[in-house]
Amino acid sequence: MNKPVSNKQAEAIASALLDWYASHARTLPWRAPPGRQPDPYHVWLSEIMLQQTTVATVRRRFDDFIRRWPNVRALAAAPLEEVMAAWAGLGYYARARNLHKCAQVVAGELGGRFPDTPQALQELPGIGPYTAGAIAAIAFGHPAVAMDTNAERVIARLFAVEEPLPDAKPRLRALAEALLRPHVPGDFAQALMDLGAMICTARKPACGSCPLRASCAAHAGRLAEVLPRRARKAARPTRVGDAFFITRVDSHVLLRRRPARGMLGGMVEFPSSGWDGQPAPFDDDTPFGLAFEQLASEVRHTFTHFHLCLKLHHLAEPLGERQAAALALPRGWFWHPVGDMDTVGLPTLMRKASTFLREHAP
DNA sequence: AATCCGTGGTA
DNA sequence: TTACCAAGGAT
Repeated sequence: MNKPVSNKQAEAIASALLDWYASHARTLPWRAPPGRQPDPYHVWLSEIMLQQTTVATVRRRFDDFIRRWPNVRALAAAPLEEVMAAWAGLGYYARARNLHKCAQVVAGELGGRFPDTPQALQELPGIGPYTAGAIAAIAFGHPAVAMDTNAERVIARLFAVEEPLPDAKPRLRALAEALLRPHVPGDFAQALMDLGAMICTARKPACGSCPLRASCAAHAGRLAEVLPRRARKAARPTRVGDAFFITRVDSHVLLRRRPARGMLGGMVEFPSSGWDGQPAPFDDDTPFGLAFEQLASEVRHTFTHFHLCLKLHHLAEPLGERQAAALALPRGWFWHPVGDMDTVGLPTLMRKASTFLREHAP
């Protein structure tokens, strides 16, 4: 059990944190210059992208979205398929579907303006407790904490919270709320993130450079390296599946869009079996009854909760145009130029597979 | 409440 | 190679 935070202690910690932030804040594309309010659309888009995704990755992709869709109305007006393609490679594709849905709600029902309270924000698709707090605090100056893994790590160490995550979440949030300075909630939220990203890192924290080390219980107890504790994660099994390159003599390949829900939901793929290693539709009856040859190379890819070994198959002879036209393509299947695979917006697993297509395409 | 959902970097 | 980790949310 942790002692409650005194006002004096909270003030000392918060002021040290905010002082440090004033001179060490990271400059990021979605942040406003000092003294200016950021665009809520930029804050929202960046926060969705940053969910479980590194700043380095989002840095490379954020500007593309802003250039292409400069405001929430533009994004709402875009076809979902284009948004999914633009999101390709970022992972957690439900984020892209919810991003588009959220844009439509904001642009439509809300007149193009984002709500400014955590409660209202959390009603929107893809916005949970963290993101709601972050947008409310950063974009609107609403007194809310943004409890991401950075904030949780910093707070857990500061107060030497031994309870493992995720059970400790409510306790950590309460401690953060006790430190929150209501006059600068946006700075407070971003200061915790920047400290967690640059000083109070998950591995090898730089306690010697930390503005909070005088107040840090973990530092005093030499516990910084081992906190926060986490429940152990389950081991990842390996699954197998099959993917098929169905090519046409004029250098087109057959692709299809996956169902909206589930793994890689809504994304484009090469026609594939299921991935459970069980006899799938294509294992005993290949697509359209065509004869395939298996490639020597396999694609290995790791998802959140399993490894996948994808076996690749190709036609010995590409289909003639007349043959191809005779195929009854199910809904969502389409021919695509082999030379244009980069613009389809393939998820990474299929992008890896596509590198082997070149060797077997006409 | 426990599980599902991507990807890239790092030790 | 494996395991862990990163500005989490939905069901």
